[in-house]
Amino acid sequence: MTVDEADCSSVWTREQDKTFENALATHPEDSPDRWEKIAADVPGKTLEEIKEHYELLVEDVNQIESGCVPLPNYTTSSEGSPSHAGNEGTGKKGGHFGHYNSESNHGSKGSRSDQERRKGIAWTEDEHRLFLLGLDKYGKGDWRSISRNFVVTRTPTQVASHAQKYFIRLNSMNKDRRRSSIHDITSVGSGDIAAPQGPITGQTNGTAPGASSGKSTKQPPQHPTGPPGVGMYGPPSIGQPIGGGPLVSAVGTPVNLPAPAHMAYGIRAPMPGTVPGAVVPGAPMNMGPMTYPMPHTTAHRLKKIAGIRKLHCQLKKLHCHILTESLEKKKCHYAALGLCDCKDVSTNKVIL
DNA sequence: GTGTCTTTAGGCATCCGATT
DNA sequence: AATCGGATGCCTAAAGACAC
Repeated sequence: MTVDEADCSSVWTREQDKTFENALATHPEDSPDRWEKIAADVPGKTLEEIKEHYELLVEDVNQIESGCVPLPNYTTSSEGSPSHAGNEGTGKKGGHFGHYNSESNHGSKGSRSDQERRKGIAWTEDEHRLFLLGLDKYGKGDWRSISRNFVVTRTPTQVASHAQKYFIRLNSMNKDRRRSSIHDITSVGSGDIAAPQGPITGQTNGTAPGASSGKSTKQPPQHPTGPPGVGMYGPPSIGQPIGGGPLVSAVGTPVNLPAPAHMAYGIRAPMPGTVPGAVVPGAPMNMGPMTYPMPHTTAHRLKKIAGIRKLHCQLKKLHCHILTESLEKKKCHYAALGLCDCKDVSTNKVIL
């Protein structure tokens, strides 16, 4: 991020952006003294800077919403963008909606035919943390809600699959030989792991420097007796509705994030890191109902239409992600598109 | 009863650690 | 350094649940 290298207090670090996004979601628009609260949450930033930053963000969003900025062609080969906005696969029944993942070559082994099964996109640490949050809130089994409100970058199927392996992993904690895994993260707390950001499964990153390299992988699991609350298939605390009280992590580590409201793809609780966080409150979503032609009513036709609708849904989600990207990321995107000057990026001013 | 959606079980590709 | 076996992670198909 070039922004980090720039000078002066107006420069927003990634950390500050994350905090800013968190604060935006924490303090809704109608909250009194909203900007004061947000400014208080973001260290090193004044009230004016907060407001200005927000306006810039809204500007960006407006530009995107108005269609001035084409959707980026995020390629997952870029390890620097683990948010991989293009990962919104349908995950359903053979991926009828085509090549949603087809460009995720995952690097080197490109000799396979097109017919090979998609290799998928590794879960990022942040996604996994969001998953844990969702698991804590909605309990085991409500993958749909977890997907919708927490791990919005994954479909319920993907969440369920991830959970499946996660619990299996948890259940096998007594085994000696285990590689480090994203499933070792059993808490959303920050001190849990020291793994780098981004995909840490090692599948897409290859030799991830932190999580999966070296002999440190032999370290014992963090919860030898099983994490409280996240037992295999049905400990009491998971799977039961959790009240409106403060979130408690699945393994007892307090969660510092606010519980996201039940908003389909609206304002969500953000998550620090690469997974896009809060949708900017107040930003025009411009996602009105789409109309779908329905010329025929044969089953096949309807199926197809349903598929298109779903695809639109996925696109909306994807769009949401773009909206929620941190300012930096957006600017990078703009820069990649040749829509703005990198120098201007460093000043947080996007020139379109 | 039919169609759609969700969840689960299994398969396959890849990666890692141990061994030679 | 090369090889092998096991572990991991994602995807897909099938079964179950639900809505119309």
